[in-house]
Amino acid sequence: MGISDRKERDKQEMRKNIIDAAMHMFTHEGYESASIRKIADKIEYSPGTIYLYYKDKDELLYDVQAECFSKLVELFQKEATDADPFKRLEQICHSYVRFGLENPEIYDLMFMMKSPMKNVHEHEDWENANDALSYLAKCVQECIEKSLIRFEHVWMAALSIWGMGHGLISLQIGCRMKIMDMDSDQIKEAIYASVSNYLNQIKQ
Amino acid sequence: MGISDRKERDKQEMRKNIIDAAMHMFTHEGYESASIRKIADKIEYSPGTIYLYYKDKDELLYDVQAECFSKLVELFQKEATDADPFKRLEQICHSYVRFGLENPEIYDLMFMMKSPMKNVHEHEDWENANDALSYLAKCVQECIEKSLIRFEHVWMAALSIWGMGHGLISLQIGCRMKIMDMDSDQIKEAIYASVSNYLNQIKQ
Amino acid sequence: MGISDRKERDKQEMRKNIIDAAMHMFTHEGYESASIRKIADKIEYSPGTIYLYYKDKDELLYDVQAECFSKLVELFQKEATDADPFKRLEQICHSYVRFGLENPEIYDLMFMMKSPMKNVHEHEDWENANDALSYLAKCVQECIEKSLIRFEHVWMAALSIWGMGHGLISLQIGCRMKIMDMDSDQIKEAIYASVSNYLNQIKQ
Amino acid sequence: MGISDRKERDKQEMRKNIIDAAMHMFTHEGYESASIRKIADKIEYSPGTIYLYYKDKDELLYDVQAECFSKLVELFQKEATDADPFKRLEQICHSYVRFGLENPEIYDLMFMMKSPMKNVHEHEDWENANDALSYLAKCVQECIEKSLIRFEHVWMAALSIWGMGHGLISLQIGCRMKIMDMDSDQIKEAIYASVSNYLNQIKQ
DNA sequence: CATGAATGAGAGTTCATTCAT
DNA sequence: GATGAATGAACTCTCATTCAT
Repeated sequence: MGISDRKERDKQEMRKNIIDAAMHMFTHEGYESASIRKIADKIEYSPGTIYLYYKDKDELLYDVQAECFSKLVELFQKEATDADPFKRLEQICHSYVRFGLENPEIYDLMFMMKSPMKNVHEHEDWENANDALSYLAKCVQECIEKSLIRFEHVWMAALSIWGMGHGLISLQIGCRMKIMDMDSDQIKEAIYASVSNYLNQIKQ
Repeated sequence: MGISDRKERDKQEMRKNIIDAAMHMFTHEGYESASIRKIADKIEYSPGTIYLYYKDKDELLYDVQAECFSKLVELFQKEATDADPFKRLEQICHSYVRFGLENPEIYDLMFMMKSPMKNVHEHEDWENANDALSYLAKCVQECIEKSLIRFEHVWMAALSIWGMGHGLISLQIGCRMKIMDMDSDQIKEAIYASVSNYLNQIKQ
Repeated sequence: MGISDRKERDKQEMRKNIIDAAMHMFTHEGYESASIRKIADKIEYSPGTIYLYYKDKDELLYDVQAECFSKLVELFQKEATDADPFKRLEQICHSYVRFGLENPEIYDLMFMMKSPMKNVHEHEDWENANDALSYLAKCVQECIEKSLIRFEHVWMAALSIWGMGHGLISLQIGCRMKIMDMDSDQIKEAIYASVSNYLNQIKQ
Repeated sequence: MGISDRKERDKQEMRKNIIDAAMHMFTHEGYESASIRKIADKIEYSPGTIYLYYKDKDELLYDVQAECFSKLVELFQKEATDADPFKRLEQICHSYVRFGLENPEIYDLMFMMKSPMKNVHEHEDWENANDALSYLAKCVQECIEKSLIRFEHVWMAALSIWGMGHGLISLQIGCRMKIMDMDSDQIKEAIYASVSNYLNQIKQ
C-alpha cells in the first residue's frame, strides 16, 4: 500500500512540475511559446516524458487550466468575503475582471482556447470550473433569496453576470476594443465601469 | 479607362474568390483548415498567387473578416427594421446571437481570433466592424434619446449590450457552457433567454 | 533609318531606367532586395517588361555592373590625374579602396557575386571591367617604363596590385576582418595603410 | 558517466555526419545545393532533425566552416614545416593558394560567403579562423624577428600577405580573371607566380 | 510594346508525437 | 520510469520566369 501511495504521490508531484512550468511559459512568454518541447526544456525533462503523464497536449492544457482555476478561486476566497451577498457579488466581479485583464494569456487558456476543452466530452462535467462558478452561483443564490437582485433563477443570473464579465474581458483580450476611441487605460476603466453599472442595474 | 476598370474589377473578383474560398473553409472545415495552401488548393491556384493579392495571411484574414461583417450588417438590415428603437434593439440582439450560434467559426474570426487584428494598429480604427457597431450604436442612441433604456451614455450602453451578447455567444463557441447541466439546444435557449432578460432589465 | 534609330534610343533609355532602379536598390536596400519584381515595381513597370530587355536576371546584373564600372572609371578620371605615374598609381589605389569600402553592395556586384559573370563565357572578354583595368594597366605600364616600380611585366604588376587591393576590401566586406582585434574604423585605416605600404614596397 | 559520455559522442558523431554531408554537397554540387532539405536528404534524415543539432542554417554553416578550417590547418601542418621561417612562409602561401584553387566552393564558404559569419557578433572572435591565421602570424613573427621580410608589424605583414593571397584566389573563384587574356591553367600559374613574386618583393 | 496574373519549385523553420532503448 | 533522437507533415512566404492578352 505504502509503495503505490508513494508512486501516486511522485506522479502527482511530477504533474505539478509540468503544470507549473507550462503556466510560467504561458504567463511570461505567451501561449505561442507553450510548446511541449519548450515546457519539457523548462523542467529539464525530455518531451517524451510529458507523454508518460499526459496522453496529449490537450490533456496537459486541461490540467494547467485546473491550476489556473484554483488561483482564481483563491482570489475569490481572499477578495470576495463580504457578509452582504450583493457586496460580495460586486467583489467577485471585480476580482474576476482584474484577474482577466492582468493575466490575459491565462484567461485565454481558461475561457477562450478550444484546445483544453477537447477532452471534456458531451454530457460530461467541466470540472475545472466547478469551484469558481459555484462560488459565484452560491453568492447569486443568496442574493436571490434575499431579493437583492432582479432575477428569479440562479442559473440565469449566474450566466448573465458571467456572460457580461467574460464578454467585456474577452473583447479586450482579443483586441476588439480597438473600435472604441480610447486608449488602453481608458478601456480598462470602461470595462470596470460597465460591470459596476450592470450590477447596479440588476440590483433591486 | 475601360481597360483599367476591367483590371480593377478582375482584381476585386479574384480577391472575392479567395475570400469566398477562405470563408467556405472556415465554415465547413474549421479555422484550422484555413491555411494559405489549402485556400489556394480550393480555388485551384498556387499558394504564391494568394500573395499577389495579400501581403500576408493576417491581411487576408482581415479581408475575410470584412466580408463576414458585411453579412452581419445585411442581416441587421433585413431583420432589425422595427420603427420602435427598443424593439429594433431586441431584433439586433436576436440576429447577432443567432448569427454567432449558427456560424461559430466565422464568429470566431470576427470577434475572437487574434490574427486578423494584427493589422489594426494602435490608435487606428477597426474599420471592418464600423458599420455593424454603428448600427447598434444608432439604435442605442435613439433608445436613450427616447428614454427607453436605463442608460445615459451611448457608448456604455452599446458596450454593455455587446459585451453581454458576445460573452454568452463566445462562452458557447468556446465550449465553456459545458458547465451548465444542459444539452446543446437548451443552452442555446438559455442564451436567447438571457439576452432577452437583459434587455428587459435595462428597459425603462 | 530615323525610326529604327529612335527605337534603338528608346530601348537604351528603358535599359538605363532599369539599371538605375536596380543600382538604387542595391545601394540603398542591399543586394538581397534586388529582386526582379522589386526593380520592376520601382520603375513602375511589370516584371515581364524587364524580360523584354534582358533575357534573364544575370544579364541584367551584368548591365548594372557595367554602370557601376563606369562610375569607377569616372572616379579614376577625377581623382587619379597626377602626371607622375607612381603618384597616379597611388591615387588609383586610394580611390579604388575608398570606392569599395563606401559602396560595399556595389563592390560585391562588381567583384564578388557570381551571378553577373554567368554570361561571360570562356574565352570571352569581361568587357565591363576593361576601361577600369586599362586605366590601372596603363598607369602600371608607365611606371614600369620609367622604372618606378619593381616589376617587369605589366600584367603581373597590375594583377598583384589589384589582388592586394581587392583582397583587403573583400575580406572587410565579407566580415572576415572580425578576426583582427580592431573596430570598424581601425580596420579601414589598416586597409589604407596596408595598401600604401605595399606601394612603398614595390617602389624603386 | 559512461552513458553520458556515449551520448555526447553520439551527438558529436551526428553533427559530424551533418557537416560531412554539407561539405560534400558544397564540394560536389555547389553551394546552391546546400539547402537544409538537401543536406537532410543526403544523410537520409528528415529536415527537422538538423534542427536538433543546429538552431539555424547559419549556425550549421559556421560549423561546416570550422571543419574546413581544420582541413586547412592540417594542410599547413603537413606542407609548411620548413625550419627557415621565410621558406615556411612560402610553403604556407603555396598551400593556401592551392587549397583555394582546388576547393573553390569550400573556399567560398570560408572566406567569402556572408551567411556563416552572421553568428560572429561585433567584438567577438571569429574562432574558426584562429588556428589557421595564427599559423601564418607566428611564421610572420619569426620572419620579422629574424629580419627576413621588409615589415615591422606582424599584423600588417600578416594582413598584407593574406590580402594578396585572398585577393588573387577570390578574383579567380569569382570568375573575374576572365579579363586576363589567359586560359584557366595559365591563370592559376599567374596566381602562383604573383604570390611568389610578392614574397620575393617583401624578402630582405 | 507592354502587361501582370500565375506558376512551380523551393526556401527555412516548427510542431506534436512516437518508440527503441 | 525516463529518455531523447527522430519523424513527417505542416507552416508562411519569396523568387525568377512565362505567356496569353
